[in-house]
Amino acid sequence: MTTSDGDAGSNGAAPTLAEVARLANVSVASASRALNGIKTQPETLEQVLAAAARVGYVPNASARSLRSKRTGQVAFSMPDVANPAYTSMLRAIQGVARERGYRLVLHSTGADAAEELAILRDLRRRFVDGLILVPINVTPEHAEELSRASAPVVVIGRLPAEVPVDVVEVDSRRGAALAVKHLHAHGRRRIGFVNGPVKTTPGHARRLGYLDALRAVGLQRDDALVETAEDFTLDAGHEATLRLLARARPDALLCANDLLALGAIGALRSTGCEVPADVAVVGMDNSDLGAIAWPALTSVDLGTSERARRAASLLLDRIEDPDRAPERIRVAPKLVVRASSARARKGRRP
Amino acid sequence: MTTSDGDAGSNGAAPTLAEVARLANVSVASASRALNGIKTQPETLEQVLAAAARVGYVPNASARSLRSKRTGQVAFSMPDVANPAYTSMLRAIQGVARERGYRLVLHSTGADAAEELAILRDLRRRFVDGLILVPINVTPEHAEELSRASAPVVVIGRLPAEVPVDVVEVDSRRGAALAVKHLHAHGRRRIGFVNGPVKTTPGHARRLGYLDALRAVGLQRDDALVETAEDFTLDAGHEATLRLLARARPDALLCANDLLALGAIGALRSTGCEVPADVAVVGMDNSDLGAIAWPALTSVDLGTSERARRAASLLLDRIEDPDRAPERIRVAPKLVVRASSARARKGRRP
DNA sequence: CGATCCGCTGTAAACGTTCTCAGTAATCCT
DNA sequence: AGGATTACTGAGAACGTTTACAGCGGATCG
Repeated sequence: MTTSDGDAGSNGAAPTLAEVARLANVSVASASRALNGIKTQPETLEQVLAAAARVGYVPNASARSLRSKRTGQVAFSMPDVANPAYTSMLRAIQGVARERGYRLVLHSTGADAAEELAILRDLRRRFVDGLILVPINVTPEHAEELSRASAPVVVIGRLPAEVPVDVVEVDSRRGAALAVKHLHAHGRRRIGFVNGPVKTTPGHARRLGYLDALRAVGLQRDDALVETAEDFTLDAGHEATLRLLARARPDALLCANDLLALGAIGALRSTGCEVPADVAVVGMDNSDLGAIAWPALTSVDLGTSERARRAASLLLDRIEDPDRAPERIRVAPKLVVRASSARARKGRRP
Repeated sequence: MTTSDGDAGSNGAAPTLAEVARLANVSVASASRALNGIKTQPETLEQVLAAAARVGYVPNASARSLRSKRTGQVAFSMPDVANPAYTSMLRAIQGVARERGYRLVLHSTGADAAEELAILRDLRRRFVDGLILVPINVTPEHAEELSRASAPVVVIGRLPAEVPVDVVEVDSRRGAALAVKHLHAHGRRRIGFVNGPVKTTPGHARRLGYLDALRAVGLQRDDALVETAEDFTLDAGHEATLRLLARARPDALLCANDLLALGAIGALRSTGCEVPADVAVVGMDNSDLGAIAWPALTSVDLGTSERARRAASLLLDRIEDPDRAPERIRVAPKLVVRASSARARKGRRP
């Protein structure tokens, strides 16, 4: 009895509102109203509900969105599913979306700017009520397309001030600086930097933060200590670190990313360096990986989940009230110290 | 000129097919045909295309699916976004879907059976053309609901033979056995087992595999060496391992999951055990984490990405041809040996 | 007691496509 | 040359909802 389809079985097709109405001896309009919780006489309400239950009526999503112009779906577009930072975002967004009754459509752009633009344009198909976008870098074309997007968009990342779009951002420049200062305070003096591509927004910002901090603590900038990886992945971090080690002897490494940092730790180990005894390592993102790694990874917490959660709320709020002024939320970075950046081996300062 | 909206601007509303038709001096029917690549006289084709480009026409997804009964969306439902095994699946599925022109809707059930059922029922709303489901365990209700699902479903996991649904499965029972035999061959004799909940399909199967192998290699079963974690997460693995260590002294641990394994390594370390010198550890899933961990984690490769990829292909094939007989694809497990299961310390066999 | 309002209901018009069907002109075959 | 076939087109009916509008009893008010 529990999962019975009632007597709909006679007809293979999915039951429609018209059938429910006929069975309940009311008009489709009344049936619709009853099912949507619009004031109805108790008696008819009951009949409609009974009829609907009897045939196992389920409203058709396409028809509903065509008419009501709302799909109940939001999209999340990110560069790479494999990056745990984005997975955390995904998780947070999925949570908020589900809680507020929206479905989540996922796009992975593979860090391709053209793909991002395509997704923005695709909003015009209206299969989604809004979009959360994590762009890898923002071209003028992005800005242009964002300003005229045909559905609400929230960007997680940096955006020129004149683009009238909700933004949730974090000062990762300052975050990178925090890390360098921490390393300096713990006695490290040859602090290297394994960055991701400088053309990306995070790569650019973190490089600036690294330089800021060197200046602030009075260390000489040495480009031999800086290397950029192909992308923000584990393997790229490994490769980049090997290149760096081939020409320089850092006593600490800031990595633009936890994945890069883990790659770096692997590379250090393979060349016989101990972490943190010989070389301290700090990552960024404070992803779950940090706790898994050995030694546990010191990392800059960029409030990944929080940003995602707030972006999602912002988007849903805007969908429900499109006339609000664009907001710009800023989250503060903070350093999470773990074992990988402990003080250097005593008395060993070659 | 490149990103011009043409002269649609006068009217705020999105341009509709009717407008394109009017501009091209043809009927909506012809316009539709022209845009959908159905044979049209070159002259009208050109006019329609020009008109469409001029107003920046984009077809409305809801209207299209309402009429054509196809949404171009598929759903992927998994227990937990945070588990890297599922993330790999997500990645693979996203790839296939995108390649074949489908969008991906994501559901995370939080390992809640009721939620899974709700998703199956929700198929009747028809906002999606098909579903890939990774159930945490299959109740009779699942089977019932699966048999009568109103859109194609592919299950990744185990399913009773009589349910007429495509399945992609892996023999994780044999996989677990492989691991135990490997440990035995390397001289381990007190092989413990950190399992996930036994009520889940994987938990059940892996337990059987563990017992199979003990019997096969002639080891005495000792329930003090077996502990089950609350769920398949890192923390649960940590806790469970601590419980196990409090009452037994294994020289090896099979973990039902890479996350559990990493949790176990942490727990071992915190109690002063070295891996693999004192205790060997083997995980299952062969997720990316294995390479990150230290020592690198020996793990049973359950073909995660491959299963997902094949499930996705299967689903799309079925959507495009619903009358094919249900398929049952089986992927073979294989052991990937890394450092965490190297031979025990010489001469130390207390 | 007639006018006004209130609460509910049914009719019918959207929403923007796709696709069947019939119609028309041009081409083919015998 | 006449009928059959072909190649394209337009009118209009779906698809399954939501919702503006009008109708219609019954209650309320002066």
